Amino acid sequence: MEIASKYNPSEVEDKWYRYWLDKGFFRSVPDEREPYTIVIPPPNVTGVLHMGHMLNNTIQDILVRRARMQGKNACWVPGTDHASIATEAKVVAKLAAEGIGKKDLSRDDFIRHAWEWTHKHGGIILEQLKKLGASCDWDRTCFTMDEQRSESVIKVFTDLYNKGLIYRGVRMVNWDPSAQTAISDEEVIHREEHGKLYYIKYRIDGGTEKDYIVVATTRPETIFGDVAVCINPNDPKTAHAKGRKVIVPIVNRVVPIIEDEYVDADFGTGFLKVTPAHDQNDYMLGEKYNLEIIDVFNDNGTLNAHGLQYEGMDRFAVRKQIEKDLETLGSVEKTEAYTNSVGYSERTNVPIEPKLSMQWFLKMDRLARPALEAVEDDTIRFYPAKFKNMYRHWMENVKDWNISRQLWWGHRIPAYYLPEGGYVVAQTAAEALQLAREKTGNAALQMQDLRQDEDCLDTWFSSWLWPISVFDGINRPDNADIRYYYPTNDLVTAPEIIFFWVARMIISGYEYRREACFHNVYFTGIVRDKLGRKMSKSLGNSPDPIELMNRYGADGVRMGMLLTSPAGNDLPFDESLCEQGRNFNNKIWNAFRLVKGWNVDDRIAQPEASALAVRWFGARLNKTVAEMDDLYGKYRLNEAIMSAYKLFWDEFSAWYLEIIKPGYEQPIDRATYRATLGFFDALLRLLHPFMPFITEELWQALEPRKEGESIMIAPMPQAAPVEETDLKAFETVKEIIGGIRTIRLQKNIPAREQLNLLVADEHDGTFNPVIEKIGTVALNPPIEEAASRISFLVGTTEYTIPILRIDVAEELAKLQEELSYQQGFLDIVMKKLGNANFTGKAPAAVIDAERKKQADAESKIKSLEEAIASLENN
RNA sequence: GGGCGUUUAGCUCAGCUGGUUCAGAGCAUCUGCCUUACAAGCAGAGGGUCGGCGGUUCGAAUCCGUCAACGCCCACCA
Repeated sequence: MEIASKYNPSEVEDKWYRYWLDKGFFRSVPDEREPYTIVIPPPNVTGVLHMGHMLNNTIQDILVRRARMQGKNACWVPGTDHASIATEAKVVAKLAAEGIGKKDLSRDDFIRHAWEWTHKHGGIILEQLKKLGASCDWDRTCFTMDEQRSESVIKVFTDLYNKGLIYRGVRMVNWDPSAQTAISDEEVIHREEHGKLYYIKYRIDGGTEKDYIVVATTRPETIFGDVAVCINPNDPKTAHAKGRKVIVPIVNRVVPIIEDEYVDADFGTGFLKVTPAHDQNDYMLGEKYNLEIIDVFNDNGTLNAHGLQYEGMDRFAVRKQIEKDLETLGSVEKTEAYTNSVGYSERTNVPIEPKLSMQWFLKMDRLARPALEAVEDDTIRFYPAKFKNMYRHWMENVKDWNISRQLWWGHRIPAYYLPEGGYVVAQTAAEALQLAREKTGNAALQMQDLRQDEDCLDTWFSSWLWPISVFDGINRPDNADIRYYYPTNDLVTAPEIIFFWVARMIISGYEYRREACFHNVYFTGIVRDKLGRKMSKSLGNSPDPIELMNRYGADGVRMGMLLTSPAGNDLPFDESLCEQGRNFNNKIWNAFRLVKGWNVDDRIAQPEASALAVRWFGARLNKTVAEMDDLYGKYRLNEAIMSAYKLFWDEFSAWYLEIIKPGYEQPIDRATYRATLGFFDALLRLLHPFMPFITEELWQALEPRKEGESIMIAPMPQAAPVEETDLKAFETVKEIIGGIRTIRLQKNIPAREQLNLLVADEHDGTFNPVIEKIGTVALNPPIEEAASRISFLVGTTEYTIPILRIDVAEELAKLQEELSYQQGFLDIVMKKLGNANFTGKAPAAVIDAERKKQADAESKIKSLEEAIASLENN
C-alpha cells in the first residue's frame, strides 16, 4: 500500500461532508438524551464569509461536535438575518445603477426587488460554512424574515404594545441622512474630529452696529433654526445682555436671550445659540421654555426652505459657504481649530444628524431587570468574565429602545391609523379592522379606511427573539422543540454586539420564557492582521477564507484560528498559523502512514520496552483527557487544543511511536499493535472537534468500519484515574535520554552507535528497557575500567557514559561551571535557613522544602567533586 | 470627562487563594542532521532583573499604593 507522504485535504473534505449529510448526522430531533443547543449568530443573508465568521463558527462547531461525541443530542441551528438597513442600502444601490430611484417604486415593488436580491445572493454564506465543516442541522435553517419568524416578531410587538411597553412619540433621534432612517444610539459610533469653532456675531436688537454678542458654534449651518440665545444667569460676562433680543445673521430673525444654568459660562463666549430641532440639549431647552422648533434639513441632509438661498445644498457645503458669507457680512469674529466628537452611522458611515421625528419606542427599565440579575448572579456566565462589568453598566443605565426604522425591508409595524385619528395595533389586518370597528364604534369601517404605519422594525427586534423563535417558541410556546432545546447552552459571539444582541436576547428570554436563553456566552475577539489593524475590505488586509481553506485545508485553517486566541482577546491573524495547522495535519497523516505500514506477526512476543510504553502512554493519554475536560469547562479552547497537539506530537509521535517502532521492515507484535491502534483511535477522537475532516479520513481507514459509522458519532474518550508514578518516572527517562543525546551531539557520536550507561544505585529502573532502546545504550554492562568517563545529573542522580575519545580539559571546565552554580545555589539556601525570621515564621512545610534543597545541593556538589577528582586523576 | 481592562522571552499568551513541578508553553531564532513515517521533518541550544517607583512580608510576577504606556466601553459643553 502506497500512501502519499503529504496529506491532501481537498481529496477528502468534500467527500466526508457529503457523507455526514447523507447519513443525517447533523440532524437533531428531541429524544430522551440530554440536549445540547447552540443557535448561530445569524450572518447577513447576503453577506459573504469573512475571518470573523471563520473564528466564530469554528468555535461553535468545536463545541457542538464535542457535545455530540459526549452522547448529547446536539443541535446547532443555522440561519441568516435580513439585515434591514444594510440589505436595503444594497438594493437601493443596485436599483440606482439601473436608473431606478427608490421613490419611483411602490413599497410592494421595492420589496419584490429586495426578495429577488435576497434569493440571488442569499445563503451563499451558509454554503461557505459547509466548507468549513460546520455541523449545523441544515433542516432547521431559519431566516429572520421567513414566515414563522415574521409572525413571531409581529406577535411580540403586539404583545408588548398591549402590555403598555411600546409607545410612540416625537423624540430627538439619530438620523442617518444616507439611509434616511432613524437608528438607535447603539448604531452610532463617535469619532474625534478636527473641525472649527466659529465665533459669530449676533447684533443686539435695537442697538447699533457695535452692539453685538458673540456665539460660539461648530455648526453655523444650523443658524436657520436658531430661536433663542441662552446665557447662564450667574455669569457676569453675559449679564449685560439679560432681557435683550438679538438678531440672527443672514436670517435676520429676532430671538430672545434666555437664561438657564445649563450653559457653561466658561465655554466659548458664554452665549449659546439654541437650535431645538438640531441638538439634543437645545431641544431640552426648547421644551423647557416653550420655544419654536424650526427644522432646517430635508431627510437627505440638504437644507429645506428655511435655509433660504441655501435650500437644496448639502449641509457640509452650506457650512463652507455660510462661513464665507458671514465673513463678507463681517459677522465672523474669529474661528479656531476645535476637536469634537461626531457621531457616525455604523452602517452607512455618514455623520448622524440629530433630528426630531415620530418614532416607536420600547420601554426597557422593567424588562431589563431580570436580565441584569441573571448575569450578576452567574445564571448566565460570560467568558471572559470581564464583560460582566460592561454589561452591568449598560443595563443599569439602559434607555428606551427606538425600534422603528424608516425603511421598507423588514417587518412592517402592525399599527393601523384610523380615519379620524388614533390607531390600533394588531397581529393581522383583519384583527386590526375588528379592533378599529370596536374602537370607533363604526361597524361600517373597511380595510381601505385603515392606513398601516409605513415604518418597519429595527433588525435587532427580530434577532433578539432568535433563541426562541428558531424553535417557534413565540407562536407555539408549548411545542416539543422549544420545550426540549430551550434554554440553549452556549452562545458564541463578538463583544461588539453585546448590547445590540446579547443583552436584548437575555431580556426577551426572560420576558417570553421566564428563563435564561443560554447558560454561557463565549466572546470571541476581533480578527486583526499582524500589524494589529482590523480586517476590512477597504484596507484589503483580509484574506479570503475560501482561498485559505483551499490552500491549507479546512482543518488547517480551523487549527490556525484556534491556536492563538483565548476567549475575548483579539486575534492577530497570520497565515503562518494556518501553516502550523497544516503541518500538524501532516504530522498526524505521517504517524498514520507509519502505523499502517507495519506488518503484524503473531509469533513474536511483546518486547518489554513496548509493554512499558503502552502502560505509560495509556496513563499519559488519560491525563490529557482530564486536562482537556477541565479546559473545555473553562472555555479555554486554545489551551485545550494545545494540550491535544502536544499529546499527539510530543508524547505519541516523538516518544511512544519511537519506542515501539520495530526495526526496518521488521514485523510488530500483536499486543503492541492492538494497543497502538486503540491509542490512535482515541487521539483522533480527541482531535475530531478541532479537525473534523482528517480525523474522519484516518479513523475510517484505521480499522474496518461498517457503513454508517463515523468518528463524529463515536464516543469522546473519558478521563480515567491516572498512575502518576509512571508519569513521573517517564519524565525522568526523557531527561536521561536528553542527557545521552546531548553528549552524542557534543562528542559527535552517531545516534546508532551503541554506548554504555552507568547509573547510580538510586536510579529508578522501571523504564530501563525503554532507555536502552531509544538511548541505544547498555545499562550497567560489565566493563573494564574506562579510560575516560563523562557524566550528567538528572535530579540528584548521576549518569555516566564511559568513552574513549574525550577532551578532559573541556569536560573539567563544564563540571567546574556546574559545581560553582550548585555552590551558589547552596549559599542562597543556607542564608535563608540561617535567617531566624524565616525559620521562626515560615510554615514547617516550606522550611522542610528548603532543607531538602540543601540536601540535594550538597549531594550534587559531592558527586560533581568526585567526577572532577576522577577526571583529574586520569 | 467618567468606568473597566492590559503590561511576563522576538511574537501570541499561561502563571488560581504570595514559598522548587515560579519564571513557563507554542511559534520564531540559532546549531547539527536529506536517520528507511514525516525537511510541512528529527535531535539539541540560547533567550525575560515578570512596565517604572514605593510599600506590606521572613519571602512578591503574584497583595497594596503611585506613575507611565496601550486598549476597550460609556458620556451630545455648543
